[in-house]
Amino acid sequence: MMEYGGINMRLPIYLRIAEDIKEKINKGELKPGDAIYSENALCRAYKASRMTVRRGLALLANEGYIYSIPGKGNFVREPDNDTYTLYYNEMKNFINSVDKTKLLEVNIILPNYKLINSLQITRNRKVIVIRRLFFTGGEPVAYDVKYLPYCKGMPIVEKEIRYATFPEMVAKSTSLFAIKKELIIYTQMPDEETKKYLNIYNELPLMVVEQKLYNREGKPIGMGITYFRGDYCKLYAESYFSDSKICEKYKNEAET
Amino acid sequence: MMEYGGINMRLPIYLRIAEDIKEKINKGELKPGDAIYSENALCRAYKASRMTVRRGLALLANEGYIYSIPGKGNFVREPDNDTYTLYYNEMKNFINSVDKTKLLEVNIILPNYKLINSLQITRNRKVIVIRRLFFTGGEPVAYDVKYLPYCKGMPIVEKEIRYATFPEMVAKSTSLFAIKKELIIYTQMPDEETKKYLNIYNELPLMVVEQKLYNREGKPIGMGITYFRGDYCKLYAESYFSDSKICEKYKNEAET
DNA sequence: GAGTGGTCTAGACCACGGT
DNA sequence: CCGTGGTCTAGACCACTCT
Repeated sequence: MMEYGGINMRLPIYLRIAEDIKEKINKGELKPGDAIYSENALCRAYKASRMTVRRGLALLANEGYIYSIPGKGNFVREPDNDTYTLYYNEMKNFINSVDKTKLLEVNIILPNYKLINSLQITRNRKVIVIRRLFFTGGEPVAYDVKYLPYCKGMPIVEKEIRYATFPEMVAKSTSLFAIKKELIIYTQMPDEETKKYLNIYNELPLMVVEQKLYNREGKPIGMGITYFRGDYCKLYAESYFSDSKICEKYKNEAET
Repeated sequence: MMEYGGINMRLPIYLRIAEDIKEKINKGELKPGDAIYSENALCRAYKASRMTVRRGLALLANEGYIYSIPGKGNFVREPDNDTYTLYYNEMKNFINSVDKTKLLEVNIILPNYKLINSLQITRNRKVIVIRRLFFTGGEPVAYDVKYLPYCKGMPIVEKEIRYATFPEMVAKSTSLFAIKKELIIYTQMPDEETKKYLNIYNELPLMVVEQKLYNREGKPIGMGITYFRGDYCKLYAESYFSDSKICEKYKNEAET
């Protein structure tokens, strides 16, 4: 029984082109650096217009499979092995969700030297400090500190702060789309204060996540550190397959 | 001095359309859930053909700014706040690069119960074990164990293994494009054996990274655990801006 | 039925690369 | 020079939604 007329029949031409080439790359028939058939050649091969062919190639380019050099052709790209998609939310990780928080402090302070540097502000610019404890099932699981350069309309109302993640805190003053975020993740032993907050009596390490937020112009608009009890924090990341989601719709149709 | 005729003049129409809408979203003029002008309306507004307008919208869709519902329109998407791009390479992290490795063991074994489960193999399928130490400036910084279901052509030659990262190890049997990778990141205290390997005499936690590799069909083709000395491992992640790289070319031209 | 997005065509002109 | 990719047009037909 031939596959012909099965899945690929009702697949739009541009997807068919993209899938065919992708398969050749995945199978190793096309290797990094190799040239793809020219767009005109693909037009003839698939009896398609050039716009349709280019749409298929654009898909592959977006997914990182190929790149193009004007005047020369399309080529298979070297795969990026070191890039993953990490899912991080200070309230919710791979093994744990925060169900209660406790506000330790909300304050407006003048920044110390480290903060001035880190937030790139002047020494008389006021800063909001928010210190919280996160709980799961009654147990403290993380100690969290955030610093935000004070602007009018900033959240200093307790209700607004309690369950807000960092991006949510700044959402009132900037569109979330316009925010650039950075994470630095490391581990260390807790100091005495943190041990007390997190009920740590034995040798238990911390997972530390530093988060920095920048606006569209690259100016820092907030920084925070979350100290997780090591036994309550697992992070999950995966290599991204931006691809093939589009095709599922058609595959499902074909299966029925 | 007006900006008119500056940057945007030589910008391709589809990019101009995309940038204009993106700016409206970033400024908050368009909020998540809001409808964009219809494609035909944009055609009239920009005196452009529909294919050109759709190309601009496709850009925004790829960058996660908008989505479309056939028969209804294009809408601003809710931004994804919990997704980051993580850069991970067992030999090279934010603060440290491995400059020497030591092979502790290369062996072919029969899997124990945990491996059978984790690699989804039968009990008589042989498995390659590779145990290594990573060094920086003469100091041991990580203890690394990998398991690969044995296939013909697998790397059991010492030279091939010494400096290979996990993806590189399986690259001979599968195209790197076709590999799906998963990471689980957590922290724990070292056991006695690991302490010895990593020269740990005081209270120093480990950063542990479990890595699993899958082929295109979802079958596991390898798993590994890397135990980093906590003081030699920082991971870095950032929110992705898939956007605006395309525009830089034009911006640079405009500046000169 | 009018409007929307999804797919596709058959041309066009341009800048660029290699001969 | 010819072939390549990059941009763009002015149409077309379809499936869908809403009224």
